[in-house]
Parts: sequence; C-alpha cells; structure tokens
Amino acid sequence: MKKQLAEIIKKAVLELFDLEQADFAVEYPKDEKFGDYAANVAMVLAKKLGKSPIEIAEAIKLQVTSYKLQTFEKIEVVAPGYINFYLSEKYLQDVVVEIQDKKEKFGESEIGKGVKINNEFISANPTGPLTVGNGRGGFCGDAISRVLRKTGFEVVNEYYINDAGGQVLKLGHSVLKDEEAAYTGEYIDELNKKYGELTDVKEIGQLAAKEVLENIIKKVVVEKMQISFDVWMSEKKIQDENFVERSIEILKEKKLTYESEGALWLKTTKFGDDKDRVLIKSDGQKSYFAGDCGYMLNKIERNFSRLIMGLGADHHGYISRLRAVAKALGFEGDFRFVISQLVRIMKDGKEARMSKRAGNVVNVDELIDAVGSDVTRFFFLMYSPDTHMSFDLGLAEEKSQKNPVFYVQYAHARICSVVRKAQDSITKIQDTNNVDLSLLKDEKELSLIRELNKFPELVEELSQSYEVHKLPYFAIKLADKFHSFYNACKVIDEENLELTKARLNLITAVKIVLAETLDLIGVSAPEKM
RNA sequence: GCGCCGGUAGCUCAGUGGAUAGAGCAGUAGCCUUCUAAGCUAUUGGUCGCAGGUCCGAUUCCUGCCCGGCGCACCA
Repeated sequence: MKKQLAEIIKKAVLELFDLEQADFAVEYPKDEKFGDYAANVAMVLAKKLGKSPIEIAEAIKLQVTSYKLQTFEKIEVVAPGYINFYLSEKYLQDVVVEIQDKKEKFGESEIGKGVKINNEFISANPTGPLTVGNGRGGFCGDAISRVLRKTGFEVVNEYYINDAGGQVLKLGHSVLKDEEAAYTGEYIDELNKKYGELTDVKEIGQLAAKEVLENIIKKVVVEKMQISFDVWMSEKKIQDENFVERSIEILKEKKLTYESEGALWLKTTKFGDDKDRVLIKSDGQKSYFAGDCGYMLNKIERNFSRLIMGLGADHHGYISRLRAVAKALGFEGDFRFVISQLVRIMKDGKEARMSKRAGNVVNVDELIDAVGSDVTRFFFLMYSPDTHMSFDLGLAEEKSQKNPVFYVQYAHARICSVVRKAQDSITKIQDTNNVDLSLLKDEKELSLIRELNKFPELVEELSQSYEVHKLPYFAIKLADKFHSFYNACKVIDEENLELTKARLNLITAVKIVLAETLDLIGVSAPEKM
C-alpha cells in the first residue's frame, strides 16, 4: 500500500504541477490519530513551487480525492503540511480475509524471484567453540536469509572453513601443548589425549580441525542454534581446485598486480582500499588474502547476483579489501556486509569475565543451555547489529514477565487457548467461512488490524535493508495490541455468535502473523504456556 | 596517528530532515465471581555526549572536539 500510495501521490503531483520527480516519503505517522500513512510531499515542494505547504497539501488532497479510491475513508491536511491518509474500515476488514486466505503465505512476495544470493556468515575458524559473538552474527545472518526467502530470493547459506592455513598449525601446536600453543580449554585436553602421541604437527592440526568442525561447530550450529547451512565451503577445497591460482592469473592479466620487495601485490587501492595487499609473499608462499581471492572467484563463478557477508566487528578491516577483490575480479552485483559489534555478557551489573575457569558463560552453546534457544535468538536479534550490546544474563535467565520473548509467545498461546475454548464450548460456530467481518469496528480491533496490515510491507522493506532487528519490535507491538484488545473485547460471546465468529477470524489472523514473525526470527510459537 | 561502530529516560535499547522523542525493565496508583494476571489501565522520568554550521525546520545532515569499543602485518 505504501508504494501504491506513493504512486498515487506522484500522479497527483504530475497532474497538478507538471512535476516529474518529487523526492518525498510516505511513512507511518508517529501517532495513530494522524492516520495510517502520512506524506510530506507538500513540505518538500513548498520551496520549489513558491507556495505554502498547506496550500499545496490541500490541492493534492483534492486531486487524490477526485480519484474516488475505496481504500481511504479520509484524507486530512495538517500543519505544518502533512497529508494524512486514513484507511477505510472495509479495507482493514479485508486484510483479515486476505490473511485467512493466504495463511502462512501472508507477507510473501516475488520481488526476489530469480535473484540468487550468497549469504556467508559465522565462518569461525575450526579451532575451537563458537563464541557469543559468533552467535550474534549467526542468528542475524539466519534471520536475513529467512526474510529473503519469504520475499522470493534464492538464498545459499554458506559457512567458510579456514582449514588450510596457519591456524591449523596453531591448533596442532595447541594439541601438543608446546611453546607455540595458542588455544586452551577442555576440548584441547581431549584432543591431546587422542592425538598427543602423534608427531606431525600439521597432521595433528588437520585431524583436530576436522574434529572441532564436526563435533563442536557443526553440532552447535545445527542442533543448538538451529541454523542450516547449504554449503560448508572449505578453504582447502578452494586451493585444491585451483581457484587461488586462477584468481591470481586473472588479476595479473588485468594488470592489477605488481612486484615489489620480492612479493606480488594486488592494487586494491584502485578500488578504494587504504593500501595494496600482498598475494604472493617474498618467500614464494601465497598469502591468506590470496585465498580470499580464490574464494571470491569461486563465488563469482557460481553466478550470484548479490553477496552478503556477516562479519564480527573485529574483522571490519576486511571490508574494503574484499570489496576491492570483488570488483577487481569483475563482480558487478550488490555486495553487502553486515557487521555485528561485539557482545558483552553482563551479570549482576558487572561484566562477566570471558573465562572458563571463573565458571562464566563464554560460548553460544553454553548461553543457549542456560537460557534456552528462543530467548537467546530473540535477545540477539532485538538489537541492531551496530550496537555494542550487553546481554543481561540475569534478566534472560529469569524466564519471567520481564522477558519480552515470553510476552510475545504468551500472546500466541493465549489465542490458541481461546480458539480451543471456542471449539469446545460453542458447537454452533463451525462455519467460519460465512463471517460478517464488518462487525469488527471497535477501535481496539481496527488498531490490531492496522498492525497486521504492516507485516507485508515490513518484510519487503527488510529484504532490502536487512534490518532484521525490526522483527522482534514488530512482534512485541503486535502482541501488545493483541493483549490490549483481549482485555477490552470478549471474543467468545454466546449471546452474539456473529461477533464471536468475526473476532475468532481476527485473532486467528493475529495468530498467523505472530507465528510467521516468530518464524522469521527463528523462535517457536507455543500453543500452550 | 588513521579507519569503523557507539554515546537518546535510573538500566538495556528503538527511532527520525519535520507534528507533544518511544519501548521493555525499574518506580508510583489501580484491575482477577468473566475466553491463560507470563495480562491490562493510568502515571513519574529526557539540555537525544559537547560546540559550531546548513535548512523554513536538526536528536537526525556537515565540521570540530570529548568519552567508550574494535581494527590498522609479506599472521592466518
């Protein structure tokens, strides 16, 4: 509707003032009393037209009114020059019908049809357990994919495994517990028991990495975090299949490389990086960055038209060089980075030290074990990835009404309970098809429907902006309006079966949208609590 | 030194070139003979880090500064 309204206003502006382009916005007003949509066109055009915003707004209002649209029951001009549009009751009541028809497909669209997207996230080294930071990035990446799929995009979830370079050696040393050991922890002790007798560091490292990947990372990702990756891409495979060699050849051919101090450099500065990067070191070894070039070539040859990479804030420095390689290798599509800031775990007002010995939570799986998968996901996804979030462990552990996750889930469970009750107690209400939804006129009811109406627009917006933290906020708002409605309006009324039927339709619609929103977040929608 | 991110209510965080800056938690006052009180209703609380600038209008955009986090390898 937002888009359609923008088109309508555009048309009106064209007809009235003969202006082709107008840079204005259609948005949701801050307050419901200002209607369902508000446009700032008049204020934007005021200067250009040399008229007062109010005057212009009135003209546009008249013009739009002359189109006799059924959608709006009222259009108002308000100082300093807003045009507020009020959806008609009929339009809102029809939203309930639409949701009943489409069920869980409500909000789906085809804007992404035929567009292939590669979404790479987590990609933590196979050298140890996943941290809460990996968890944040993981849930965020997963939610983005869910939104993209709902809007018709073809998404490949991908995890890149650094199983070829020096960190494998580091792991080997750690298992042997020699001077070059870098990692410690219970899992290292176990690996030491298993492989400590061997002597070849590289072999030990590879065996250990494989085991960490299979028994720690994959288990946590798949079982605890419930994220499914379509591709687990191995760095070694990229090397073995000559992508690295070939990418270097291509870059050489494009004359984007040069030799200096005995090393081969790539001119990433040509594409916005702050310094050039080494591809082949002076000792003849390929750099880690060369591996990235090979991987990029591999992605490009798989014909994705959009690339997404989720990175922790400690890796934000890679953005410009990765963008540079993509361009250097000829990738022209949209390449977006989702950077998630680090996570602080707070307990009792203090920062929990990231140490196992102190008995504090460090890893995602431990966090999930402590507070549950739903709470963990919801909490991480509530925050914009840009914020340096504090995870209040005490609050999350409480499992009480303080917790917004339960607030939302409770709304869903409540609806299920009412529906169950209706089925049990009123046998007459079986024919839910023949319903008079025009009975839904109460302010609480209409307000609830207005929120439902926003869902498809939200999903579509998120498929472009990736701001998935808006999903939990939407869920809370919808739950809020439902609870408010529930307290004001009795759903089951033996004396008024027609209204009861209409309201059952309404809450079923709410249930569908709530469940869908929670599904995009990856949180369960319980039938009972 | 350079770069990225943040600085909004007591706490954790949304938000926006425009209409009285929002939510949850915490605080205060009410609401269970009625479909789940894990709920509802009302209410207290803000110099949107500081200083300039652009604009009819800035918390939002620009510049400078202050505070906090992270990053700046021929390491992977």
